[in-house]
Amino acid sequence: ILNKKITDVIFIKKGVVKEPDIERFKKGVVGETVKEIIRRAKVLIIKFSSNKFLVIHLRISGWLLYGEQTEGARVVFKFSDNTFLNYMDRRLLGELRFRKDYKDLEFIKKLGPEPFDISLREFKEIIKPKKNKIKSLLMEQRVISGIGNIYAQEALFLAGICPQRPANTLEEDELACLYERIVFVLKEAIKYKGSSVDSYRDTRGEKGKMEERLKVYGRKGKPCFVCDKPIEKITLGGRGTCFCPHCQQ
DNA sequence: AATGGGACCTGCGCGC
DNA sequence: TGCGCGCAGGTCCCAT
Repeated sequence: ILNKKITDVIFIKKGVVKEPDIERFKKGVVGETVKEIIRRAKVLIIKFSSNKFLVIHLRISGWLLYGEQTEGARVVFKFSDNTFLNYMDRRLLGELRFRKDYKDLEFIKKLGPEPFDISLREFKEIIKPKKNKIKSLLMEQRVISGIGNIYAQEALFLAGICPQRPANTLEEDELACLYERIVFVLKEAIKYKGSSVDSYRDTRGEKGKMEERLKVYGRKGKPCFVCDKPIEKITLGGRGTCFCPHCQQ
């Protein structure tokens, strides 16, 4: 969609537009040309040639589909070449915003660093002093950003660390291993275009291939790939958490 | 301060 | 077949 000009916006569900009101959102976005695509943690940001921004948070069930106007879309952006960007969102938890800047958004300002942007030393400085359960901590966007429920579980499995361990009980070598596995699993997930656990699709409507590569997520009761013992599922901070009690200490 | 629960929403799969 | 329930990728807010 780079360099394409938006000529219309169709709202099927108005609730996903959080800012400003529908009228001004439409007035603002129509006529804009896409200049740059930015990502910050889990937030997608479209920069226009006016230097204003469309800020998209897909939350749990959102995705973007490019091509024809599609049935089921919640909001549709039409471009001057008669192509469409469909904002899909099954559970309607995602958010669209049109604004002058994105860096001044509260939830952006509060984001901690991304794993890609910090060294092992910095990672240790962030994690070591905390008493939170390590898995919950990894998902804490103010502490470290961009890790969600799937990849927190995956990274901990790969590092052989129990999700319930208080962060301050991790040894030096465990922290080093965890840091490396987080970066690895996120890069893998990007490479394989995500885990289409349910409805997620890429912009061409393709399922992500990372799902096939997941080692613990969604594998409750199935044999661990390493030790063959059954994967267990617990709840941590209200979120389902799969792990291997034998391999993850 | 850390943790748990509920809220926001829709829709799927399961057991009865 | 149909219904109720639990559960789902995220994040915020409130109570304890």
